[in-house]
Amino acid sequence: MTQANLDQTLIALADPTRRQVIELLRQGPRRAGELVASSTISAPAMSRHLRILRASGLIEETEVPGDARVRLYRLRPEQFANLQSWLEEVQGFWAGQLDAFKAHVERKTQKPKGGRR
Amino acid sequence: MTQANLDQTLIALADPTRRQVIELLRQGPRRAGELVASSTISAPAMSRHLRILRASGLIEETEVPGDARVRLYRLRPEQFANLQSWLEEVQGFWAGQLDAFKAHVERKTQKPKGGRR
DNA sequence: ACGATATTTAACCAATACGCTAATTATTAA
DNA sequence: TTAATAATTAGCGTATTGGTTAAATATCGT
Repeated sequence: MTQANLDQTLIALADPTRRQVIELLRQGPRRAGELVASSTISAPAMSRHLRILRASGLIEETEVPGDARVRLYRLRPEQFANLQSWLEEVQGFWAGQLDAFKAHVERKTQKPKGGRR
Repeated sequence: MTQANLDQTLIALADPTRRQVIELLRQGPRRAGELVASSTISAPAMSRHLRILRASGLIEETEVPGDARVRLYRLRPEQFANLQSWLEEVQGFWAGQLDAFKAHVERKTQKPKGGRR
C-alpha cells in the first residue's frame, strides 16, 4: 500500500457518513439510489462520498446487466486487509504472533481455492 | 469504543503529519520539542496535532521528573488495539473473509518458522 | 529577580470539505 | 420522440482544518 493510498483510505474512513455506507455494504452490494435512501443527505452529496470511497479502494463500482443507469457499489475486502496490516505494523505487537495466527487460519479454512466465476 | 471516540481516532490518523508523529513515538517517548525538531512545521502547529492525537487516545502526555517545562508523549497501544478490533468487525473477519486474509498473511510472512509455504 | 527555555493559546489566513440546488448525461419506457 | 429515471457534475455558501506569527504561561538557571 502506497503512502498516498493509505492517506486516502484513512481520510475515507474518517467520516461517519462514509462509515455508515460501509456498514450497509457489509450486507451486500447496493445501488447508489439505495445508499441515498438509507441516508439523510442528497444524491449529489452521496455521489461524492462514493467517489472518495472508491478512490480509496475500500469500495468498487460495477454495472448491473439489466439497467445501465444504475450503479452497484460493493466492498473491497482487500483494502480492509491492507489497512489492517498497516495497523498491525504500526502497532508492532502482532509480528511475533503471526505464525501462530497463520496456523490458526490454516486450520480454520476449508474453502477450496480457485473457485470458478 | 464509543462512536465519537472512533471518529476522533480515525480523524487523528487521517493526517500524514500525525502519522509521522506516531511513527516516531513507536521508538519510544519523545518530548514535544523533539517532535517539532523532527518535522518541518512550527511548534504551535505541532502542539495542535498533539492535542488531537491525545484527544483520540492514541497518545498520552506525561511529565518528566527533572524538568516540569517539558512534556513527554508516548503511544497508547490500547487504543490501537481498539481500532484493530473495530476494523476486524467491520471487515467481517471471523465470519467470511478468511481466504483473502490468509493469502495476505502468506504474502507478508517472512519468518519461515516451520510454516508451510 | 531576570532572562532564557519549553510549550501552549490566541488571532488570523488560505485551502479544503461537505452540504445544498440546478443542470447535465445516459438510459429506459411510453 | 418525448417524458421519466438514475446518477453524476457544476456552481455556490459555510464550516473546519492546518499553517503561520505573536503573546501568554510556566519553569529553570544564574
